[in-house]
Amino acid sequence: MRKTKGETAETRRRIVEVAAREFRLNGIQATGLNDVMSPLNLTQGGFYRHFASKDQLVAEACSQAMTEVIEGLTTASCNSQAASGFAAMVEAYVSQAHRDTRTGGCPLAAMGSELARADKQTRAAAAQSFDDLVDVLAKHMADKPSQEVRSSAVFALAAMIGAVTMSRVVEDSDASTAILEDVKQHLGAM
Amino acid sequence: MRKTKGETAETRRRIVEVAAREFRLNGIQATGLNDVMSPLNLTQGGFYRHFASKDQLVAEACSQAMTEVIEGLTTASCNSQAASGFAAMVEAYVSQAHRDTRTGGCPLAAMGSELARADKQTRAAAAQSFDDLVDVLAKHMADKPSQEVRSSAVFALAAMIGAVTMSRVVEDSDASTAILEDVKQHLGAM
DNA sequence: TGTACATCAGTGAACGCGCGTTCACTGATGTAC
DNA sequence: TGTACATCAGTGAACGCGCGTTCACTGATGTAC
Repeated sequence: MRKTKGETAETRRRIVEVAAREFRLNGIQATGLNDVMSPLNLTQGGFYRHFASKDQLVAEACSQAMTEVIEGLTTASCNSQAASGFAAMVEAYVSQAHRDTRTGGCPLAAMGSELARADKQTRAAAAQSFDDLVDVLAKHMADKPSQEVRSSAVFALAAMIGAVTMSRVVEDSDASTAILEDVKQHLGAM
Repeated sequence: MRKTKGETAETRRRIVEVAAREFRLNGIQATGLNDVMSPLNLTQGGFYRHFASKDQLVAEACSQAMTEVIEGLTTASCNSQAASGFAAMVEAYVSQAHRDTRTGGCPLAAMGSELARADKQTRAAAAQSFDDLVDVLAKHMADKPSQEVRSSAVFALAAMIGAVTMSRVVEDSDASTAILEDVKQHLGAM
């Protein structure tokens, strides 16, 4: 039954991929290891050939998802005709598309309150990703003193995360979209 | 074993009180009915004399907690020497005290991403509370056209919720406090 | 006001279920000679 | 290059545990007469 090194690496990659999707869709606690392994036609037992614990998977899946979010925003800022790279990123993040993509998007918005209770490694990974995302936003903002830019980027990101999280809580479609529009509009003025 | 009407009502009130505390501390999923009943020296079975399901308790505990948050902010704005009621509320919400009070504080920040996956009733209750809090913030803002005030209040609240949530994710105490300070500073200028 | 009876708050055990993790086992892969 | 053996990816069952919910039962409260 042993697999080649390449197959093993690929399996591990896929486990992280499915986990990143399921954790964002249903939350960390509500996602069991079987929910991650069975879509890959694997059994729970095999999980521990790749990871020491579920916590380790959570940390990796969160990091991986954040990397993809940052890549996606960078791409969005290049392909957009928005006033600035920052404005393009805000538009991409604070969007109905992001809100409605429950299997994808930003882990900080999809599972922020669960991450606040996660173990040390996961919280460290999430904090690092938060910082990385702040840096990317700051780099694409109009020129200001660098200290001020970073502070503005932290503020903007807090509003962006809050907006997407709350737009997902609010049932009514109009009210939900209004939250996104209000936040987008105010951040556009930065 | 039957209790008087008054005792029954008091028990019910206490269940909601403990639930509101535990849900905010450990999250909704991670809190079992026994975690709510045993601090009151009650057994799980008795729970269903007061509520039809755990979901119903979640909705009530969330509403109750939000009502207290709104009361607390209103009180804070009266007792503060801040420039405006709005500024006082921002200071009270985006604070280290709020961040560190894990058994209390705002449910939207403490369990926002879990509320996005909660049942219809809970999400409706959370959405209503979000709206109520927006209204309270808007009422205490400096004069602007009423449409603009509400939009600003939605933006501010998104940033406030995002700030407290992220400050709880970030492990490092300085970085965590910096998030709160950055957001407080930017909202102060509104 | 007193009595008979229905109600129901709370108990404690049980229901079926899924969780994260462990483990003996299988058999193909990787490696040392 | 060929062979013998160690490694280890994956299986499937089991571990102990806690979950939300149900239920028969107890006995004090509430109510109808």
